[in-house]
Amino acid sequence: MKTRSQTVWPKPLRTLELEPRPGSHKRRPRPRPKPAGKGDPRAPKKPPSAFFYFMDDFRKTYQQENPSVKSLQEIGKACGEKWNTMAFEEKVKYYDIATEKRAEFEKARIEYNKKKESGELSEESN
DNA sequence: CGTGTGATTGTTGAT
DNA sequence: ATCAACAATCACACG
Repeated sequence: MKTRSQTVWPKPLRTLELEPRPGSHKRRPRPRPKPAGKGDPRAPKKPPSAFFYFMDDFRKTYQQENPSVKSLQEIGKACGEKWNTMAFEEKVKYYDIATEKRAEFEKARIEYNKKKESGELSEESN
């Protein structure tokens, strides 16, 4: 019997209270090569973070109160701002979801790693 | 018709 | 340990 409430971590995450990294300001050189059509059967995608789960719920509420909003950049900022102002307890709820998601993803990652060693070392033979 | 971009933060993977 | 890139949300605009 595992209660999610016990998942209340002493600290949200290492990154949450982590001080601004010294000497590292640029955190987004993002050339986004979107592989349209390239599907990797391996390489399990990263599970949505707690922030995204929150955004999913927040987005719906936001559009209800702001149907005129196009959604995305404005919501993104709104979410981010709200997220930072959110109480830790409220965030834990979403963190908890992400925690379970990570566990599942972790297994997928191990299996992916295993398969890669199994005989997929040379993925360039096709 | 199809895809890339726009900002948000968290999370994971690799060096 | 620390960087770096990617994860979804929608709507529009360009080729």
